[in-house]
Amino acid sequence: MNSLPHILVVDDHRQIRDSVTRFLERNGMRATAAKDAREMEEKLAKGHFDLMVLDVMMPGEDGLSICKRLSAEKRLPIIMLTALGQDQDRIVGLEIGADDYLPKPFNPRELLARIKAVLRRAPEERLEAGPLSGRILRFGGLTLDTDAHMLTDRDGNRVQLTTADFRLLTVLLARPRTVLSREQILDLTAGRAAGPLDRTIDNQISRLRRKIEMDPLRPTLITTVRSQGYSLNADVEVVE
Amino acid sequence: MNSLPHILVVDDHRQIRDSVTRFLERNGMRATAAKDAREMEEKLAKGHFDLMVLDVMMPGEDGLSICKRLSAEKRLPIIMLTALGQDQDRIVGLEIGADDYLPKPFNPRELLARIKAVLRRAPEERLEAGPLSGRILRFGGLTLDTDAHMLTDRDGNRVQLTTADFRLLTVLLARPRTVLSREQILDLTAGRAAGPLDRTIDNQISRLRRKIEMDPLRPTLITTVRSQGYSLNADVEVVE
DNA sequence: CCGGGATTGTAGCGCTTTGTATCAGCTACG
DNA sequence: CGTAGCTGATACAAAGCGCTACAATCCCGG
Repeated sequence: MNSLPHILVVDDHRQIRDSVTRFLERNGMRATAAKDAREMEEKLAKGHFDLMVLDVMMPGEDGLSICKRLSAEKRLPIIMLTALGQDQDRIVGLEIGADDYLPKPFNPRELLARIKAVLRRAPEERLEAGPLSGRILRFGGLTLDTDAHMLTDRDGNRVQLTTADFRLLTVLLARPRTVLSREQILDLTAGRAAGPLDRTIDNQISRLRRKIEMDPLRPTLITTVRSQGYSLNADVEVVE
Repeated sequence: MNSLPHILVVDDHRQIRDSVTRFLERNGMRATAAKDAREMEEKLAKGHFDLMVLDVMMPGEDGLSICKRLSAEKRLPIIMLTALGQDQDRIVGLEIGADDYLPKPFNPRELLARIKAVLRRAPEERLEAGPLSGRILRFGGLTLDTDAHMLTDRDGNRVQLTTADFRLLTVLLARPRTVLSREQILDLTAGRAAGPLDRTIDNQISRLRRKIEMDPLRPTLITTVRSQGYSLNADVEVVE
């Protein structure tokens, strides 16, 4: 994080929005407000945010729904606000993908402390789908043109990737040297959950290996971690 | 044998310790208990943990102090428990380096949800992403390519290691000339606790020796320390 | 709207890897 | 020497995974 952390505050109550953003700004953060889902999307599309504070009860698309949707695709930490102080609701908020939860009425200083806590454990910014697009990446001797979905191998041969190949590779490249479970990969590439006997990812990996491994029978780039998942074993360099 | 997240529960009340660990274990986690700071240090030194649940009010060194100390050096997510429900104390807990906070009395399900939320944010940094990854190591005349999981012996012969071989070897290489108990090794390689008649590690060692010892019948690299465990007898040099 | 090729999901076989049981040998210690 | 506790090795069964074949689906030009 080069500059101040940028927080997006989404709440339909003008007074809360304003007081929260002002409080955050007085305490070393940058804050932007949005009054509903539509405005939130607008701001999200325009700028970069490090964390979102989201009210559960809102007209239009409500907080829980937004949270579920966002935590599936984006990688933006979310803290939920709600008037419901019951355990049940708090649990739902967390299980749905929020990173933390704060019942109203809350002490602004506690919100600040929780924001800091979440930011502290937010992984350092990695290459994501966004920053990755339109770039040329080099890894393990191969070069990937993310615009053309085209791969160039060590000998300069060009390999055409299918969309599935490409998405899988992108997901792996965004998290080098990290073991990703099949469930995780399926979620990130296809956006769906795995069935009990789902071998889809095994298959995709197998197909991708045939295209990028020097010896597909003894893979080194994409290694299998038994009963855990797969991981990309290479350093990724952004060329352009 | 999925490697479950391992939680360390530190609380001086026996009843809370027991009920929490039991609850976590019934819900897909592995839990270990410690009754004070000393016992905590002991467990931390021996095994791998993904998260710690820490009581604030304890005799001896109290939770806040422990938390402050640990969050400075280690990178272990911490959730604090406390009987104080006041805002002030909650803030102190978070600002001091805890990743979350839960006032007693708490709903176990909420603790579980919060643990999951914190774990989701915490990138799993096990061996894969450890300091040894992406390196070439030399020890006792052998060379290990940690990317390819490939070993080259004195004569240049290449030996393919299975993932279990590799993880075991990595654990040993990270702590050369140190006696590791079977329990410790099992925790570090597979992330699980040993059963009473567990000979898994004996077996793994036996298999690994066949691949790396010059004379597997008279092992010199990996030596047995009777009724203690095993140790790697070589200097490890990072080549690249 | 249709047809054909490319791509992607599903099923299943068979190999490899790994955990458990068991036995036999070894060591320490009387 | 004899015994008890460890350890090493072998055998076996279960689980995980790679790969092939095939079915379903997508894509795109006509």
